[in-house]
Amino acid sequence: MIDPRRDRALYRQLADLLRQQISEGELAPGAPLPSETTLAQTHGLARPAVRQAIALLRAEGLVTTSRGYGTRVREQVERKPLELPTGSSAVARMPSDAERIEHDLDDGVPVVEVQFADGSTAVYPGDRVRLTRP
Amino acid sequence: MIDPRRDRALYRQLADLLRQQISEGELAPGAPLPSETTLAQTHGLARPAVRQAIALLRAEGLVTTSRGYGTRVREQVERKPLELPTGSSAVARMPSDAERIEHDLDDGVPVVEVQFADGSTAVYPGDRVRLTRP
DNA sequence: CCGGATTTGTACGTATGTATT
DNA sequence: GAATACATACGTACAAATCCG
Repeated sequence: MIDPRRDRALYRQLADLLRQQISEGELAPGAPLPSETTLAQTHGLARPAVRQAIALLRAEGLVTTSRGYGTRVREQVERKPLELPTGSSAVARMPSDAERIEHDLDDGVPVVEVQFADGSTAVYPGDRVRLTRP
Repeated sequence: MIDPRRDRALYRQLADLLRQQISEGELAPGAPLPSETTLAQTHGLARPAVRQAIALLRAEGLVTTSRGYGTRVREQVERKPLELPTGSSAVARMPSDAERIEHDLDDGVPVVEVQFADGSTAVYPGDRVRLTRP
C-alpha cells in the first residue's frame, strides 16, 4: 500500500511494490504490467509519478517498455559462456548511447569490455554472456 | 544547438551536447555541470526537459548528482584487479535497489557477480574491479 | 487497408520540500 | 539564516507507435 506519510517517495514505493510482484512471480517474465493510466488510478498517483517508478525498474533491467505497446517483465536470455583468455581482463560498464543502439541493448543492460593480451578490446552485451575460466 | 524541428527529442539533443562536452574534455572529470535552471535558460527548455537529459547521463554512468550540491562529471575510480579463479564464472548486471544502497553505488554503475567453483557467489561494484586471468 | 482505441513519449507549467553551501 | 540546487508531485496537452476489429 502506498502511503504518502511514509518517508519514501511515492514513486519509489510504487517501484517497491512492482519489484516485489516481479520477484515473487506474481508478474512473471513476459507478463505485461498494468498501463500507466491504470497504475495511476489504482494507486492514486499522477502519471508522472508512475512513469518515474517504471523508469527505475527499467534502469534496473527488470522491465522493458515499448511505445504504444506497454511495459513487460524482462525475460532472461540465455548467456553464452565466453572464456576469458590467458593474459586478458574484463570490465563491466554501461554502454554509450551509440553502443546501446549498435548492440540493440535494452535500458538497464551493461556491457562487458574485454581487453586481450595484445591490447585489443571487444565489447559484448552484458545480458548475453558469462565470463568463464575453465 | 538545440533545434525543435529536428527529429530528436529536445532532452536527447541536450544530452548529446553535454555528452560531447564531456568526451571532449570541455567538462573534465569532477567539473560541475551548469545548474538545471541555468541549462534550462541557456537552451530555452523547461526544467523537466533538462532533468530528463541529466537522468540519461546518470544512467550511462557519466555524471553524478547530489541534492543541493549539483551534478558533476564522474571521476573514474581505480579498478582493483580481481583474478577470476579456475572453475568460476562471472556475469555483469545492474544492482538491485538493496545492492545499490549496500555497496553505495552511483546510478549507472553495474555489478559483477562471480560464481565460484563451489557454487557460492560474490557481488562486486562494477566500477571498482577488473576481472583478470593471468 | 483503414480507422479508432490504447499506450507510451515528449514538453510545458506550477508548487513545495529538503539538502548543501 | 539566506541563497542555491536538486527532489518530488500534480496537472495538462499533444504526438507517435501499436494493436485490433
